[in-house]
Amino acid sequence: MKQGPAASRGKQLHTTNSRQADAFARRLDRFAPTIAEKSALADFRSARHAVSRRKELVHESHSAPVAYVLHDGWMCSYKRLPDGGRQIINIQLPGDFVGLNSLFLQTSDQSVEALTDVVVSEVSRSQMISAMQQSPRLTEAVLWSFARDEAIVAQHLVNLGRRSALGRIAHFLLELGYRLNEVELATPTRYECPLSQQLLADALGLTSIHLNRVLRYLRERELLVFSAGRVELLNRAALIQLADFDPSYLEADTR
Amino acid sequence: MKQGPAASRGKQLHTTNSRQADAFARRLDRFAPTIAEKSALADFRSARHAVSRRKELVHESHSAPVAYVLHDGWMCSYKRLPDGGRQIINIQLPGDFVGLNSLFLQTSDQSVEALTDVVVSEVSRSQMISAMQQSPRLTEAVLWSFARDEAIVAQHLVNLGRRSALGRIAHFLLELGYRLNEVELATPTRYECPLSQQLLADALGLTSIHLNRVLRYLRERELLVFSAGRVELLNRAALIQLADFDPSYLEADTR
DNA sequence: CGGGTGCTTGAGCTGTATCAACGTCTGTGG
DNA sequence: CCACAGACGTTGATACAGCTCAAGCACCCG
Repeated sequence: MKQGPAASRGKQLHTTNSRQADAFARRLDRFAPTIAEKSALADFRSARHAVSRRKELVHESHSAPVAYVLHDGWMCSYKRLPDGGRQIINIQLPGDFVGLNSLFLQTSDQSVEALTDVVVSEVSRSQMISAMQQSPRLTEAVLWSFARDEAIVAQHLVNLGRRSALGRIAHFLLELGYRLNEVELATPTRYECPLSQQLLADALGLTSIHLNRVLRYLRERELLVFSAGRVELLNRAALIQLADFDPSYLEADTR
Repeated sequence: MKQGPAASRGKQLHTTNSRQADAFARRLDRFAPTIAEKSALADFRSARHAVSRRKELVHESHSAPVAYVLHDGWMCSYKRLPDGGRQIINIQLPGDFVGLNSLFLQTSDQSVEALTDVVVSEVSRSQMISAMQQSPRLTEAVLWSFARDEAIVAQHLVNLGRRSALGRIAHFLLELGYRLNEVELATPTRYECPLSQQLLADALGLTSIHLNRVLRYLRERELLVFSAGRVELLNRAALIQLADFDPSYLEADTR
């Protein structure tokens, strides 16, 4: 079977149109109806710069109190282990904050890496705090981001602790699809996915070898295809059941 | 070998002296030096009430936008799976917030249960937000709590994804000891631990049977003893190496 | 005294890891 | 334009950590 041109994946996502470039704005604007609030958010969007694929933005245990807004491309946060392995904690997609934690912990205990070429803007702790002083709604918006990040990580914890490789993979890929759909980068059955099998394995606590076998199984049963930098959900209903997927943990409470 | 009287463990911790009862205050006071700030925090401490062991405080998917400050006793948050199993996300100790997330997500997607008899006070979303409006330092204090919670969960994720049962257990019990020591409920080599083996197993993504065997191994090597509601770290240095334990992810950045 | 809860141990099985080899595509430099 | 190096993906053989099923024990509480 043909495999995707891995080295070119970064570029696929980098050629983004303006619709996607404001994922962050669209996501948080509903929390910020007034002019003043909008301008505070605009600060978060200024000073964009590009970072190229493979670059480490925050190095583990090198205390760097800075976070980012990710405008375009994919990133991930992870921890390395003494035996050389690594565990990916979370994948960040356009519109997400990156490294919010590291603003408040002594050591930003996670590393962050660009998985594709990427566009980000920096956010400092003081920017963050002063935006929150300005309006309760912005406070809510930021707390929601924190809560959602934790909910995602908690869900991954359940995946690793209590689900088989099969269920994990299905759950993870459904979650990615759902999150990409929120920022209009996915259809219900398909999305571009620049992750290598090794990377997916690092996220799911598996060997890339075993991951490969389970992906084959999923393909043969015509449940999903992960190939050529693209994910196709052939039988969404069956996958959802297999993975026990319920996206409500991703949604904000907007009361 | 003798096992601890499980049913009486709840009471052990409940007979708490006043020193421990202000774990929350001591922990957050350093963020709140002024009178006004202290009084805002005092709100979080008022209206205490007791909850007895085994009681579920927040039920999964039953949207209850309320969080708690845990003053005394142990709690845990977890998710149930369709096959009846469960995964514990985090253990809450005196001084911790409980269910901060559920204030901002549509469904409090986790359940929360009292592991011992417990004393808590409720915190509403509006209380939270208005305290944060009042002072940047309180904002920092709350954000730090969020960040720390996520750091703990991320660390557990690494445990489940990439460490052997042995390493996981050692890491988890060292972390508990460290956190208890922060609120003066542990000495460097010993602490009271009301968790059953089944519960520990649910936290670590293991079977209680396998957990039991590894605990025996740890006991036979004279590394640690988990028994009779108490944990004794017999050879802390060896455990730290075994678990690759580095507590810096638990510490606040107080710049 | 009887039943529940938690702990312990054994025997056998299975999901996932490890080790090893090979294929395929991409980008690079002669 | 070809040769090569380097990622990434695929497959097979084998080993082992951790699971399942099953049984029994110790203690507590009603």
